[in-house]
Amino acid sequence: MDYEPNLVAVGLRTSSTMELAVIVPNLSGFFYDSFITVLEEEAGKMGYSLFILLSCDDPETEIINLKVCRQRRVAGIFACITPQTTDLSTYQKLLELEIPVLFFDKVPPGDFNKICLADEQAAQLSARVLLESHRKHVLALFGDLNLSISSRRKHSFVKAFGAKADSLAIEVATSSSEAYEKVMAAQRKDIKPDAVFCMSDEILTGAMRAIQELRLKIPEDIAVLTISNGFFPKLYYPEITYVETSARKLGKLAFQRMMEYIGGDTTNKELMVESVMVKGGSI
Amino acid sequence: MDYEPNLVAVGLRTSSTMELAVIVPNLSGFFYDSFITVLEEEAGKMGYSLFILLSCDDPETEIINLKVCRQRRVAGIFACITPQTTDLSTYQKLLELEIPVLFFDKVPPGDFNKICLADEQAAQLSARVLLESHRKHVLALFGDLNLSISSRRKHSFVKAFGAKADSLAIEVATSSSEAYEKVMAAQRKDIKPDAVFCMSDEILTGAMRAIQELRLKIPEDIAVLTISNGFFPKLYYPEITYVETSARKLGKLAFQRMMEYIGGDTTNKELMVESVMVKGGSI
DNA sequence: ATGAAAGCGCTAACAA
DNA sequence: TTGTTAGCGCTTTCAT
Repeated sequence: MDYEPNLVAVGLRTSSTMELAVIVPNLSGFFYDSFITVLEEEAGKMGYSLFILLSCDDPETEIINLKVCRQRRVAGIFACITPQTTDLSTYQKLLELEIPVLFFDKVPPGDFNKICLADEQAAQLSARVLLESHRKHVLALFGDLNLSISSRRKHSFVKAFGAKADSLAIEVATSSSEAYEKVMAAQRKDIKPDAVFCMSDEILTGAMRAIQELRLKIPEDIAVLTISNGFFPKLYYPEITYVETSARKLGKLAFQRMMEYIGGDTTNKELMVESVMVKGGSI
Repeated sequence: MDYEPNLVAVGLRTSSTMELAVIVPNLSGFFYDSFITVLEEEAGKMGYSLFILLSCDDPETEIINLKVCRQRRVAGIFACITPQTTDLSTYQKLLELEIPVLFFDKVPPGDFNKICLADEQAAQLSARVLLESHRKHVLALFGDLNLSISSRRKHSFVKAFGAKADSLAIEVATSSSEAYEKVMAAQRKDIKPDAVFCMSDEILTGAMRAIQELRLKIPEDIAVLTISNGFFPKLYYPEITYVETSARKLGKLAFQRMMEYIGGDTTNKELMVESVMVKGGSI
């Protein structure tokens, strides 16, 4: 016939819904879309379906999303916390109810299961690439230093420059347009940078708008290096050299860890995704 | 206490899961991500949760996704069909089972509920903008003409050019890199285009890579106009003028229609989202 | 081996 | 009003 099992009934009976939830701040192109794509692909193969919940970087929405997860008795939660998340009691509660929570990308301090990008290593690798290019005046742009991702990257980056740190001008840009402004401002100074380092795609897009507007030649007038998921660097000519922080790898690892956890290994682990350099023509 | 209702049990009892599914080809195009973002926001407000299913433009995956929807007894499906989808019987079956199916963006022919972008109007508006710019040689790039979206846009575009169609060079580019090639090729010819029209973001990114490589000045050497959701045009300097096909508006309308349908209005309607021109500095 | 029955947590219908 | 009960569609246990 054309009978199809009712998974709602199965879920009730077996108290296993085969549904996973992912909480992300947004979907808009920089990173989480890739992460979720992998999750959905892997989940589908294993018979799981994926709920998507947006926090919009708002802790209240985050709490509401967690409530939904609980009411729906999801089999597991992939959570990226908001920058303002300090109260982890809702997450604790979920864990007590034996709903697996796997933090990824933006993770809280403390003893939890976490899957992160190797920020220190990515920043260090970036610094090394810049040092080897022998540029004299490097403008380095970092995001909001209140975010641990930014401060960690900056710290490792500066440290890796070591004695050559005097060739470095550090600036903070919390948005694409701020990055644009910083690059424009730097070009109005006496000593103009001959290299710019962007710690994220968002910053890269702003910096590149300025570079296009100033009609600077890459890499002759200015070298460009960024940390990226890999999409934006390919939009420009020449393609921008980047240190890859792969959302896909992060997703693969997160899903794998979730399966392990559901399979019984509920110890807390902190996993990292290492970065590699992808050569373009910008440095 | 801290009792939370079990929505799985509720779903079984009331045969209303309060779960919606959305089937999209991908998340990484700066279009479906916006669409889904709106859907999730609206769904959350109404107590619905959203499953995300990726078809990867593969009809077989599409069928599997529909099976999942059926087994999970979802309350409704937002579906963007693949270019190769011809067999609609699975969708028909779902409708017979009284699971609402709302087609959006890429929709099949026939009597269904559909929410579309006003392709004809967008193409017409684009043509008008180009005509008013009085450019002599317009290179117009369209996607795969097997897709109705491409053929409809092309047809309306050419029609709107009317007698001035001799100033038009039409090319097809089925990918970003093909668009790049077409622009490079056009510049090697005797008569070089002084304007380029891109029917989508994907084509724009390819065309812009060529323009950057050739170091053409926008709009002096070459004018640029695109049809877009609005993200990519802002990456360049000057910002690219575009005819907006808004994924957010599409999402809002789709969700609203879904609620109407679930509320009892199951007649088949075909709704359109009109486009507006957003002025950048590229034409 | 095959079949009957209990029950997952809820809601809706009915009885008191 | 409040309380009881049947049953949504399955899985699992227990009896045949």
